[in-house]
Amino acid sequence: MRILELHCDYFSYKTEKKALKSVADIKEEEKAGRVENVLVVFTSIEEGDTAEVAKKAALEIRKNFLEVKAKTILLHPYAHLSSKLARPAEAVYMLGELYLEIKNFAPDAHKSPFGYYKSFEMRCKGHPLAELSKTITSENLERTLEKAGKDAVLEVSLSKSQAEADVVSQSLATESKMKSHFHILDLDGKLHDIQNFNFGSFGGLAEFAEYETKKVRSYSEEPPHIKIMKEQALVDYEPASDSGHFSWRPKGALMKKLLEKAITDIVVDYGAMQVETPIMYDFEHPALKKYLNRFPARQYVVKSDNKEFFLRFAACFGQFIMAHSLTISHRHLPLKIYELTHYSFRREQSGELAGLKRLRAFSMPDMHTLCRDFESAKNEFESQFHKCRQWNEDMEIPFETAFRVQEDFFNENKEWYSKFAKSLGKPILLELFKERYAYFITKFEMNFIDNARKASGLSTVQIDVENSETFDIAFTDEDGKKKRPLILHASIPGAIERVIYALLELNAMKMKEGKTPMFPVWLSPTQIRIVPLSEKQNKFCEKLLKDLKQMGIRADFDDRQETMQKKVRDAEKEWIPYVAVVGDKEEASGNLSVRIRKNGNNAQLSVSEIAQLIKNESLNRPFEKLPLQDKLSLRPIF
RNA sequence: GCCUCGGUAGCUCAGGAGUAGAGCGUUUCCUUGGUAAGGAAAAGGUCGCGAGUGCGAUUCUCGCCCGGGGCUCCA
Repeated sequence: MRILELHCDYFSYKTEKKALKSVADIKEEEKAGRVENVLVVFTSIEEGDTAEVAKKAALEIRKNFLEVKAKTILLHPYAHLSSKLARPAEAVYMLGELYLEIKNFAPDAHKSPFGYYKSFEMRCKGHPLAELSKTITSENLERTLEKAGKDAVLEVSLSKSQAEADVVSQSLATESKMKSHFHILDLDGKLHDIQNFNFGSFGGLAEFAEYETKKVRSYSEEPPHIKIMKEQALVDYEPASDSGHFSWRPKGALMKKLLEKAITDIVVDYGAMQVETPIMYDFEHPALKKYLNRFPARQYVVKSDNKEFFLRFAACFGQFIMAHSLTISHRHLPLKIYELTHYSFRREQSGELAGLKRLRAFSMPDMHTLCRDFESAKNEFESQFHKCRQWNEDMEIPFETAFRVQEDFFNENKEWYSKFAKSLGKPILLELFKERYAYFITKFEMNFIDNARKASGLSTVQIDVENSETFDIAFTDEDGKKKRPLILHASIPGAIERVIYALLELNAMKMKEGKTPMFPVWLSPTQIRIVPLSEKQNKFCEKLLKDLKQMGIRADFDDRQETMQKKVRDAEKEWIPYVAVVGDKEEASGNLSVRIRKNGNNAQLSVSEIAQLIKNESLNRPFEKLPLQDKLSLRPIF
């Protein structure tokens, strides 16, 4: 990468015409610009430049930026600094990376369009540091870093710059926050300032509102679900992979599969077409390029021959491209397309990862609904809101709801919004933003609040007003004309891993309150464990095991050389909902002595009675076999 | 990504410039039991990885990797 930095009194530019056919069109307001007291960074991306190079370049730029005390930065793509330029797609990506890095310390930095001929006018300052040029490659990267480490003077100046940069970025962050306003929407549809609202019995909402607006953590502890996920041998970190990628043990994999099946059943019953689309996409695809600009998540990049692909962060692309190729009549609408993404990939900043709460690879049930008009979109949005609510209530996951809306849209639909709080029977957090900063005009999330009082979004539905245009998705209306549908993005449960995180955090809360932790019976890996009193009952127990399995129950048999007390204890530690102790009496009568976790009672039940009990508790829920040895003596320890 | 704290047996953790510690778990043997731990013995370690300073480093210094917390961000 080659950069030329000029500290200018002013710099103004105007795009003339495309230099490259493949570049996306840009908006009118992006075509020209003028900035004052600016560090202009002319940049050429060269073959072989990596994200590391961009980071290093950003460090250099930061140093100069703070030294010359410029007010802002303009990143100006400029091909003429190098004779071995990177391919355009690569350059766009690298410039994006560099821009993101620069934004970290200069939040209001600008960039001029890539791939256009631009005329420009400027006045460069005359001080000694006003003109600097640098070549940054992965070869000299290590050397420069090494030098930086040994050069104490440079270190001091860097840490000082860091402090200054932090002050700058903090104040700017506060400023950008001011662009949206938080309110409480009460049951009567009235808006309140958060400060003046009497939360009364709605303590969860108060916590959530504080989390969203103040960003101050009341206390900080390791999220308890991390300990539980290991203890219960559900899932664990995998240091051999990238951060945020987990290794699922049989029990965790089973729970995940059951949740996925459950939500897929719901969505398919709801009328969605289930599809499967690729996990990686071409950076150069014109529609995707546009979309990427509107969803600035960090991506994984995969190389194949000379092409670069990014790993999907949702199922949007595959479904939108599919929708583009469909012939759709207004009679087909609303049209739902659904995929469970295995996986969605987001290269989150390493510091943002936390147990199962936030991952770099996660599974998301992603549904898109094409709607004819706003009226239909609103109806669908409402109906999907209730699906989400139903799901969380069935899972017994408490949630706080946030709506985010563009101000004009809210003002036109006040009545409609007030219905949501009313139907929930509790007020909701409402964020109003002046300008649409993403593809959606409105959305809601249902947020779970964990033991550290931190919120994370589960269910979400958004109304997308942009992508049917971007992806050229159209339907034929009654009048025979092609029209653009509105698109709802919905994830009813949110990420599956996050659902498990919520379930584990909820159980941690139960334990804090001295209650017995447990999973719903339909999700419990072992639903019933058979514990013999002695080896004499082994044969009878094996028959029980076989019978229960045949009835569609996940049963296992503790045939280890341990005392019955020890086996009961181990079953309790595994949160197994039913434990049947079998001795001579049971063998003679055929009735089992069943320890019931839910209420701590013991009951005498026949095999078919206990099977029925388990079936009733799993009603309308999917079933999967136990993916483990059914005899504990044969089971390895995780 | 930045700041900060941590990484010692399969797990949870103690220790600390001079032969590496406990409990649980594992293996073997004894024990055949009525609803949350029966007994004994044995095995088990490159003290996260790599450099540096020491006669000597698991211990001190630096770098890297992995994890927790904070900032930022989200499904």
